[in-house]
Amino acid sequence: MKLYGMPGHLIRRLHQRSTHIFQERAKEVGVDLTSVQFAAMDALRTHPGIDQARVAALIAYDRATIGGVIERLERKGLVERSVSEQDRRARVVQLTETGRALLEEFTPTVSAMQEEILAHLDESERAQFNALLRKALDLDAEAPD
Amino acid sequence: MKLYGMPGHLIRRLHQRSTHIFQERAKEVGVDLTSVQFAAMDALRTHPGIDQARVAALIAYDRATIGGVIERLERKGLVERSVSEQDRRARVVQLTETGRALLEEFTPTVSAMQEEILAHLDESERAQFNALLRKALDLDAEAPD
DNA sequence: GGGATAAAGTATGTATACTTACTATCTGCG
DNA sequence: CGCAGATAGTAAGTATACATACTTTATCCC
Repeated sequence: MKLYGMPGHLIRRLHQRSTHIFQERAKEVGVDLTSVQFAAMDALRTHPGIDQARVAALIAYDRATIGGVIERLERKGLVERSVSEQDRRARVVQLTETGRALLEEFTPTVSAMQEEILAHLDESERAQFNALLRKALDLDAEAPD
Repeated sequence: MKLYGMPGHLIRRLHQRSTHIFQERAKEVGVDLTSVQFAAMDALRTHPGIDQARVAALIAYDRATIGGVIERLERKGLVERSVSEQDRRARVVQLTETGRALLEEFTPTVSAMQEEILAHLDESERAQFNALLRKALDLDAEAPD
């Protein structure tokens, strides 16, 4: 019995395929972003003015990792950080104009990618797979933020 | 539209859940192995005497990463490396007795884990999800090694 | 049989990921 | 009010991941 043919391992491989496609398409259109950086920026777009902890919660990261992600986005001039006035521990993160523009320009590419990741599935299977993914993660149960 | 609700992102989260469960269960039974290290060892069990490149191919890794994984397994005394006699570039990797014993002891735990990863799905859904995973990765098309 | 080419491995650099520990701050409660 | 516990962030350490470049060794082909 090959254990590397089991769900845990297959999920890893699909994740690998997913990030690989992201890097390739991003490079093609000349965008220097990882999928994680993109997810963080997208969370900032839909939730302006949140702090790092909330970004982490939205995209399911731990605090330590998100710190580095935001730091790299800041270095690229795509986001800005400032100490929250309500809570001096918290750092409020905001997209810069550059960041917003890049995000808007790049979003269609990322949308298109989603189909490519599951290219071996037909449309009905993709829908099914997505529904199962959401259910496996118990997403429809939690607050839709 | 929240892009972090799309397949690419959901796959990442499920992968995260998967590795998290692995770490937790491994710790519970006192086994110091990551899911990747386990996958490598399992590949070595089913394919004795292969070199690093073949391990990488079997579990879909790149050479650079597998080098580190094997190195850590070697440091723990679970595998041994030796220069191949057929090809002096290649390093043949083998499970040690300790490694084989640990693998055998730990395998049932890993098997049980697979269900837990998809705990929110019922049995029929899990089967369906698995089939879609395999299809998305085009696994049944390639040689089953 | 010797050079072009390819393959195995390592090294380096960057980017996740997560744990634990530490600092700074905030909040709740007596 | 005052402090115990919780929270935001950073730091340090380990382990993936992958690209690129470099070394060593095989192989292919003329």
